[in-house]
Amino acid sequence: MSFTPAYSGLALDEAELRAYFALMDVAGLLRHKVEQQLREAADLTYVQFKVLARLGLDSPTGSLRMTELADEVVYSRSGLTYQAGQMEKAGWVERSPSPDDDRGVTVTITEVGRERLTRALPGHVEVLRELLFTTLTGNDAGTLAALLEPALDHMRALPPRSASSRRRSGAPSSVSDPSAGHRSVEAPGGEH
Amino acid sequence: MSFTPAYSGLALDEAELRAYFALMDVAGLLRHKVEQQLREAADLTYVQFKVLARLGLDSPTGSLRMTELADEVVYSRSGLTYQAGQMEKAGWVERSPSPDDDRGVTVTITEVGRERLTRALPGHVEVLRELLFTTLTGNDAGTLAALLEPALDHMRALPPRSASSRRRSGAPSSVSDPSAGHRSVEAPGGEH
DNA sequence: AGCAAGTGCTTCGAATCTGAACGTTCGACT
DNA sequence: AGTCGAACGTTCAGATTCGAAGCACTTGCT
Repeated sequence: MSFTPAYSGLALDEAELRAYFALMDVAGLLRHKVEQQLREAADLTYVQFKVLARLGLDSPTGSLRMTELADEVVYSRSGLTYQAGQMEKAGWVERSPSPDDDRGVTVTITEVGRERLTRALPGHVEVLRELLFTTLTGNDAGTLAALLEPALDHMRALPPRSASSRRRSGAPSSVSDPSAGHRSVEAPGGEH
Repeated sequence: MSFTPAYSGLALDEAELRAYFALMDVAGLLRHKVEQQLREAADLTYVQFKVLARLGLDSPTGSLRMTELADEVVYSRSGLTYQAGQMEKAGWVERSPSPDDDRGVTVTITEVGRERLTRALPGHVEVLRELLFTTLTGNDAGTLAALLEPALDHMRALPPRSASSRRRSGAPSSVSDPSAGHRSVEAPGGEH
């Protein structure tokens, strides 16, 4: 797969191509395997697991807003609405109007949900060990995280795409900021 | 997200967790963005693009068998059948019985398909540059590929999803061995 | 040859996911 | 107050996905 179709200026070099494909394929395969394990162990979807994990392991209160969840789980809003419905029906979460913002909906994990999460966790970790971390020894995992996290921040900070124009093509290079949180890259120009 | 639910022996360390999440999230976000670009540029799905790319860029003859495609595209067989149908209907590929094996079906890219691929490629590369490779400088891409490709090979080489037992008979788990240390997860048995 | 097991692909039913359109609510600015 | 644009979730229709079951062919064994 060469990706060099006479657009020489744009072409990716060999290492980049391999990194791209390896990244996508590893993630795809891993997700597939993880999904099998989750289904057998606790009848959970990957998405459902991730929602439960965010609520049950990350949040002290065990609750988050829909939008926060959707952003973290990397999903469409409507998809999360669907899953929240399913999970509420199953009794794993509850939905209630957000206290401060009447538009918002707060999702909270239930005891049943926590039990479900606990049931799935050990096997999940085991799959990761066997599939992903068997070949990542020493500090490889740390290196991997160090490479990918800036990319993740960069992607999350980008303009919402809906804008028809790509403004200044200057180098956004904000690589110098390590564990940066979400720097809200607002469009500084006062267009509109 | 700590993943340390009183199953101490199984827990992943911090770096591993971060690597896992970064990997999955980067891949998910990237795929999402790529899919947007592909749709706008050439009305293609990520899967369709990948099929066309494999056929048009990798294969000298422009054709592959269904199973080969399914394995490379990381897809279920039935899913590929569906997509092959869609793409044939659109005139991007053709299906014909394989010459040597009457069970097999050979998929071949058409001129129309090549044109479609060519239309999508430049923007695709551009998205990758902007999103993924902006933060991967120097030989980062090479490092990333070097980390992920062994993992990919490892996953692909694993037992093909035999339902019943996960591991051989005998000791059910080397993971629960407390004295086994954390690191140095050796693959049991000679892995070529 | 004959037969059992395996492979390659498709069909089928059901679940899941997505973007677009919608109805509300919030915020800023008149 | 009144208005406009943005943000939050939901609904809707349609497309995509998967696993299980099924059919046709191949391979291996006797």
